[in-house]
Amino acid sequence: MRDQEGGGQTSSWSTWILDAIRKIRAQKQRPSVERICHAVRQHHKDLNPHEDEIKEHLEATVKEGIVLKVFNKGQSTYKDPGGVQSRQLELSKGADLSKVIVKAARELGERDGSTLKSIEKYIRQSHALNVSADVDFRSLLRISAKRAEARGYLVHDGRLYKPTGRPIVGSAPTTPKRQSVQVKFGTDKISQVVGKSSFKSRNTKGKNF
DNA sequence: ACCTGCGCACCAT
DNA sequence: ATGGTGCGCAGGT
Repeated sequence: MRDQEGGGQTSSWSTWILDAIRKIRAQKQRPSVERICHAVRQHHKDLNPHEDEIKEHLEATVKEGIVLKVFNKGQSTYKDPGGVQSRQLELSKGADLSKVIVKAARELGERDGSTLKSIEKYIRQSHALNVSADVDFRSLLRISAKRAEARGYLVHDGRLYKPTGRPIVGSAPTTPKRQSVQVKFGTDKISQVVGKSSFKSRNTKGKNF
């Protein structure tokens, strides 16, 4: 009932924005606020909507969970939840959501951290939850957050939770059995690795954070 | 000038 | 290994 008119149809805007996002993605580009505004304006030249208006609607759709806002590499990217919805979350009795929580906190990208509330919302929006009958998502979150803190993946200041820079080393079977280190050819120089490629620069995460 | 397309390096899983 | 992402650039309109 409140989505029809009253200053603008929310559903139309949702569609326009979602379309813009899909279009941009199809071009392999980042659906940033700028691009989205541009794409929407272009598709509705007749209405000539002002950027600020589009931004408002964009934020609104994010609040409604129609669009997912993900912070990544210093910028926000907007996504169509449906296009990412392949992530199923099994919420059984003792489920451990610490990793999901940390990821959510990171992707929310709030400078001062996020409340468990927004983390919960974010997770609901970005996953297909399969809640087992008598399991309370909230409690599960609380417990898991605590666990994440205990493991040093998360820190909290008041009600705000923030991911610590370096976690999630859980049980990654990353080469469980590292072996065979061919030290045999240390003849002259080990320098120079012809063939493979790059050791690129180590930029990315440094920065203020 | 603006738009579309895409190779491929990057990154998380 | 695998799959999603988006920079940087080429090519089209």
